[in-house]
Amino acid sequence: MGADLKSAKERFVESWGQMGGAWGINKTMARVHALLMISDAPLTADDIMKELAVSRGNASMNLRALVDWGLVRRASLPRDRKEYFVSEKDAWTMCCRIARERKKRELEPVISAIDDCLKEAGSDKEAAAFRKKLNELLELVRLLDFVLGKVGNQERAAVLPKVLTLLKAMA
Amino acid sequence: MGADLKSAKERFVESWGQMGGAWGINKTMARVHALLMISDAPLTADDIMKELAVSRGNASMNLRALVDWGLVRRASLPRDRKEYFVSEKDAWTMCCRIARERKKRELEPVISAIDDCLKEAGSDKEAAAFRKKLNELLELVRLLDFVLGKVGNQERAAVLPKVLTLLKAMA
DNA sequence: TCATACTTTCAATTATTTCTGAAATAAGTG
DNA sequence: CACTTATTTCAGAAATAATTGAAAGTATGA
Repeated sequence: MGADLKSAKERFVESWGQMGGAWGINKTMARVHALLMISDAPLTADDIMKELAVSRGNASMNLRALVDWGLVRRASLPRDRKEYFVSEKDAWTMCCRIARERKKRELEPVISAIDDCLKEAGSDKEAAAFRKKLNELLELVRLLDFVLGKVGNQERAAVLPKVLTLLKAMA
Repeated sequence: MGADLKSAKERFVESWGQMGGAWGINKTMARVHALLMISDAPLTADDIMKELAVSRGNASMNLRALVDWGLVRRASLPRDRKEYFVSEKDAWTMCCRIARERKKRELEPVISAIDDCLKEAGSDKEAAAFRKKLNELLELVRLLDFVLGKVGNQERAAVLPKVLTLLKAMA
């Protein structure tokens, strides 16, 4: 591989890791994801360990997490007992998977929590302002939840036109 | 304040902190924000220190960060040399500020990074697949950037109706 | 102006998260 | 089944991030 290409790939992997970190995702997990995305062929855990200089355990755990997120899948080649990993190929599908997981992991729990707070706060006059604010936030979080739910269920081809329509209306 | 109301507020503050953490935001920063959101009156650094059991320095730094994000503003009362802090009141405006900041801090740098990678990768046949994948990701990140840009520029009243209308169309 | 009440900063500390490596487990092979 | 090779797990180590507290910096009202 040309030196420039190699270095460009490394740069991309690092940037993707950086971004992951900013959004609350393990940096190594994001780097593994990046590596798989730009790899033409399936990779083994050893390939990843070597490429990113991480331990076997680390590679294993992050690969599992990526599989749990639906961003990577396992693949085994016949007549080879090694396990291979392949990234979801399509960027839009990836985006949908991420939306689905974040909705489930991070929005739904907040919605429940706010609901519980509303219940616990009671209906005293004293709590009125608090309830009002909570309801306002709930509306917002629910809308986000709804949006991510929609995105999470879309198929690749369906997303782009709809998003663009939406943007036009907002312009 | 009734015991239930107090405990409901505490629960909310903790949940909000939790959520912040999941999205890559300092947990204490999110708790301070939550506290200010549900507080009727402006609070001083001392109020926050006491309420959340954090040090003066910690309170100061996280308050500054919230001000930088445009989620909180400083307010001073005449004949009182203390500084007070008030949360942005409107949840939608808050949402817009967050969109704006995250776009600036976390999407724009990734766009530049991918651009740089494309430049560095060169135009060899060997790099074709890499360029293709990068362009696909770039399209996606740019769209997200565009969406956040739109949201970040909206004013309160304008956002909700438009988003809701379009969501119905997507149903 | 200046004493003082308040705020910010930052080196040191503490807490949390992430990572490693080796042991345990599983899976494929002959 | 016994053996080999691949994978997972997890306790401890390392790295990173958050927090403290005290010194330095500011601004206000008398």
